[in-house]
Amino acid sequence: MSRERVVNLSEVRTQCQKCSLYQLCMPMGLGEGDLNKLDKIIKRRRPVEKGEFLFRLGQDFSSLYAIRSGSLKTYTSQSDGQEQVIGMHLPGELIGLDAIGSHRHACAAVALETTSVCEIPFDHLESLSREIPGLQQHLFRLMSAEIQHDQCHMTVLARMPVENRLASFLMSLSERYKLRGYAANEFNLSMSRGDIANMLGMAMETISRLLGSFQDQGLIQVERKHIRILDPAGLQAIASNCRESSGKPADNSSSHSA
Amino acid sequence: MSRERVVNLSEVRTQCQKCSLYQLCMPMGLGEGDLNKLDKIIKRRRPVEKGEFLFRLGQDFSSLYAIRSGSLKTYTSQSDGQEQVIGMHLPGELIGLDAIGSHRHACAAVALETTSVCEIPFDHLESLSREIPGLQQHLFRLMSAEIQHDQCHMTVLARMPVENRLASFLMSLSERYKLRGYAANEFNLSMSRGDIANMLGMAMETISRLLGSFQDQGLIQVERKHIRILDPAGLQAIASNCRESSGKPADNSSSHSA
DNA sequence: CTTTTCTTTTGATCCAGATCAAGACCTGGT
DNA sequence: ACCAGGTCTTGATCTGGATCAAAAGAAAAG
Repeated sequence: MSRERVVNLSEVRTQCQKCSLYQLCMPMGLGEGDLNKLDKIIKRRRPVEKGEFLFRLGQDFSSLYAIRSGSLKTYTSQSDGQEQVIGMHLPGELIGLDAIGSHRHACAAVALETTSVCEIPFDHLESLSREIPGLQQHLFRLMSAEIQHDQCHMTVLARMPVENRLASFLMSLSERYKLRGYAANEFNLSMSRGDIANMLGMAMETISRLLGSFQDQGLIQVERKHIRILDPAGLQAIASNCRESSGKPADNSSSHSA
Repeated sequence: MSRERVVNLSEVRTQCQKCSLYQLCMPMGLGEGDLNKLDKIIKRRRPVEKGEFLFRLGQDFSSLYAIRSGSLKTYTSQSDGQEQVIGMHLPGELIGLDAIGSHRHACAAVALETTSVCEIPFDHLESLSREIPGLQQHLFRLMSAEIQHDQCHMTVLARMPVENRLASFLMSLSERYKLRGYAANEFNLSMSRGDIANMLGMAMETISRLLGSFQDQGLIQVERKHIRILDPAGLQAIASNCRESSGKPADNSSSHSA
């Protein structure tokens, strides 16, 4: 039972209960009381402007960040100064998970547009998740999902020709947008061609050519940053990578002939 | 390094308290009581023979596995039937983390040699980690480290020429062996050339040529599966990737060898 | 032991995609 | 509006590594 809803200020302050994304960022069945506890440890901060850092490489880790709106990219810098884009992050996603172990951010996070985030101090979250079993479970699942996603990306980078990589990226974006209630087949790329190319391990020119080629094949329609997917099945066929959420049934596994 | 295959029953019943690896697999400061609780939920099972599956792709997830001795590779299969090697796993490492979220293994794990593991039922581990704060914290860190490691591998695959990838792989192996008390500069590859190539996103022939070339440059000495690193600093210079290790500066154990 | 089979090495060729180059297009600043 | 400094597209060339091919070792089987 909630005893009080202290909304004393003119409340720009969105609460978890009212956030349309909490289903994504903390979707386990938390009671109202638990949600309140969570809400109390979360810090809201002014939006991060385009090009601004949410955190930098090497910075001490203290909080995870849940993206409320906008988008960010994360990237590392190599010894030669080259930057390597690790990922692009949409509303409802949690970033910073990679820094828990080392207490230091292994990548930098930069806003691709004006972006608002919830800052979640990790030590508080950790102790809270001891009190709330569902929260602990959810964190394990989120981290596991991140591992699975990264392994999928590794596979894409290791084995696939460029055409497949781009198709795979587009379909993944489409799925993620859909999941959070946006149109699945029409969206804006917030990353530049250069960043996309970097992330997919190819040259910007190649991205450009492929987008043109996909358009010629009637798979998509491109206009600057705006993408419309005309033939999702066709694109998916090209992507044909590890379906991240696939549930292939397992046969009975006792075939261990010694 | 002598390979011991002595597996008798008393050894199979080794307890966490007596396990030389628990520092790696569960290194937080657990009291004796806590260690006992952990010990109680762990199942020991007969060793997995070379080529046998520990778990298969798509199989229902129920347990994590801590590797006690031996080694395994994990891999996924793509829609075209191609297998993609995800990683090679050494004693002291925990595998299966990627399946927590989906409750289904997204990769298969095969023993590369006779391998013994501790099976840790995850639901028990989860509830135990609610009781033991240090255990919860440790699990978060392990998962985070896995994420960081995977991101590092993504970077290697996306940006590096083959020479760097292989050097990076060898140095990473060296570090991991060192961490668990084996010789850092002399070890056996338990994976075939083909598997290594697959994992690093290149052709087996290229691995073969590069090993030869590294040997010609005096960086390593290769004899079949046995590798001896002669010039760690030189190899590291070629690898020059994201330093995975938390705070440790690279050691220059070999003072000077020309 | 010999034969078969699998793994690795070595050599020769080829091509996907990088790089180089140059022009077109946006976007923001004055 | 104009100009300057990005970002994107398009075309021409080049090359790192894949692929193809075949022999040489190891290991396993008879």
